[in-house]
Amino acid sequence: MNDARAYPPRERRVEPKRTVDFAAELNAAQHAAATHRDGPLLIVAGAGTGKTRTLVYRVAHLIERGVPPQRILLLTFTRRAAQEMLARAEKLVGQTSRGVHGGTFHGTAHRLLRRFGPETGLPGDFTILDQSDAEDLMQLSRAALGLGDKTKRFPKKETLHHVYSRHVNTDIPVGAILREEYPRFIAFEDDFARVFADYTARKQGRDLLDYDDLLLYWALMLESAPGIADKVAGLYDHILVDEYQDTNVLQARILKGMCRMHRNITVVGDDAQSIYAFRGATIRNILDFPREYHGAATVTLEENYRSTQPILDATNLLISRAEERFSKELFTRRTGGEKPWLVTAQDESQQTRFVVDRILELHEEGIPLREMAVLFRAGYMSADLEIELTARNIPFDKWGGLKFLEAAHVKDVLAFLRVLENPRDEVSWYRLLLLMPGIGEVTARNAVQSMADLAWSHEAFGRFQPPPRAREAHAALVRLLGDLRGNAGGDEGRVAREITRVRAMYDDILRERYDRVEPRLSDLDQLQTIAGGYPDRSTFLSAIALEPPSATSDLGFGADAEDDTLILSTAHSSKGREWDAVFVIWAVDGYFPMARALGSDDEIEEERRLMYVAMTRARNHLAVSYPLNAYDTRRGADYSIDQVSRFLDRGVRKAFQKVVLETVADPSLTPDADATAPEVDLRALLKNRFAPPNA
DNA sequence: TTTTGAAGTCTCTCC
DNA sequence: GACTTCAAAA
Repeated sequence: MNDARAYPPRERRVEPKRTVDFAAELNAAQHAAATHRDGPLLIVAGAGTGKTRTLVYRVAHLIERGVPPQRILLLTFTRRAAQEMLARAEKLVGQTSRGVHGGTFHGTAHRLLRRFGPETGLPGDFTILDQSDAEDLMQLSRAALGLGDKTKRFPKKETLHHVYSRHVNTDIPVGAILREEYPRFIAFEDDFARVFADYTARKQGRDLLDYDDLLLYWALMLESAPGIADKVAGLYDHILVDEYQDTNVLQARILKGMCRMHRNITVVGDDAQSIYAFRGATIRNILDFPREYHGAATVTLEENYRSTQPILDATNLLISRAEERFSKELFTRRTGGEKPWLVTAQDESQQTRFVVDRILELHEEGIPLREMAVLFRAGYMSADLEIELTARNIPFDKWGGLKFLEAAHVKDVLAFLRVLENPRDEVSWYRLLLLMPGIGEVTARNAVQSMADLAWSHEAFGRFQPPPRAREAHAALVRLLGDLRGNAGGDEGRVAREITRVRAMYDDILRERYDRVEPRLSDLDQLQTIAGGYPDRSTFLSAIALEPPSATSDLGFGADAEDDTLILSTAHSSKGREWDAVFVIWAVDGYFPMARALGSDDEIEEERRLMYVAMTRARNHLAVSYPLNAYDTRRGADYSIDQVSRFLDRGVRKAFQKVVLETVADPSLTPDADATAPEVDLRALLKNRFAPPNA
């Protein structure tokens, strides 16, 4: 309690929770970081060293010091991380911490742009384009410029968008990106520029913002409008940034602008866990932090509280192979624990059976399912496992992957809501027009053009003269949109009711288009359930773009923390979390690292760090498994399958205990030795069944 | 001009 | 194995 006196007397609080004894509850390094006064602070925190804890205590300490919670901004990588930290802070200092602003960069940008946008020439009611919307719009630009005619091989919309996004997020000139990543398109550099110009103009003319715009406009607001910049930057006295190793140049610019008045910036990161270079993140942000912010204090957290020593030995060894990194050796005071397992399975189904059996075994030993996780490189790699878990009635949540919102039918329904919200939303107009029977590309283009000519007024679509074959569909759509527009009011459940109206039309279209409609209809039911939780359409549409439901439990079916569910997750989505038992499956070269990421040393290094992230999630039990015979349906596989991941080299493998799953001969597959003459000809029976009627 | 059928093209990570 | 793109038919 002595240390408590070192701090100024606390403000009177409405609900004092308890006295936080910072010195007793944190180790020396954590304590130094949490109680750091003002000015820039860099916390280099290895995996499992209490990074989140330190950040939470720092927030608590700031509040105890008298910093008003609403003047603290906590930027995290996922919505989940923000919620978790704020919940933990609340336990420390009580409800006051609810005033802290926490969220992702994009979510925060969105909030600020809605508020300050009108003062900077942005429309107040812009629509957010997700990645595939942005790609679709890029396609419209490409077509409008007449590029991509069959004659020459012009980059696809995905490529165009990737280059654009990379350029915006990294400040690397387009030409340099092309030379680096797409040498075959260097000749098109000028065309890239033209497409990007049209794309930008098109977004602006239609009140559309893509993900990159959210960050870009935030940065520009701070850099080129002193008046607004003062207002925006003046909102916060302290800024804390989690996972700083995964921020990019644009985000660094934003932070610089946000704290230029007070320089009260705390960043936490681990260079060994940098796994978002594909999104423009650069390790340079964390490496250059001390230079960028003169006088920055640096605190390094090296004591690991998470994993047993044998697990730590294995992960330390794994990351020691990395080319370039801050040297830090994690240690723990935890004793005991067994070596992690390296499991060789004969094939995928054996791997699956092993994982499920072992999970049940550990569950028998008293580990709840929610304290176990299965991690993999990419979403689709858990397909077999999901089937088995379902068959065996083991509840699970799957994290990562955006499949639900990316599904065409979900986007279709959202398109209806989006044109209601923003009649200029060209991307959504195309999407829904093309759904209508009798309307194809040409008619859709004409319709959009005629709406643009009428300045996108609400009646514009009604006035459009469709060709005869599209008349019926056009009339139905006009009626539907008119109905929905007339049904004003912001009452609870309104969005869900709108979806009901839309589905009255759309479900039939769905039935026409797909053979298997049930799963798709149930996706739409889920969408409706989610919509029910939002007060109005605009909030719903923004939220769904910025905070996609990341697990089935997010979909509103009451899967609380109470429920005991196993977690399946991509390695990326597992970042920042920990479990008692962790299974890393598909540790096969070509899968982890993925074949696609073998192009450059940098990419391979990122894959290595990703595996490091996955393995360091484990507290007490870690099993890494790889199937020997992965039969590969993909053509032209130029990588060796059925090889253990290159990251698990001889030396690293020494830190594991090997478990080889044997193939057990199945007696039922051996012909019965007693068999004599056939008793019945089964083939003839079957053949007769399909004999032509008059044969 | 729209629709339909068939060949062809990739497969990731996420706000 | 799912989705896009291309070519021919309605």
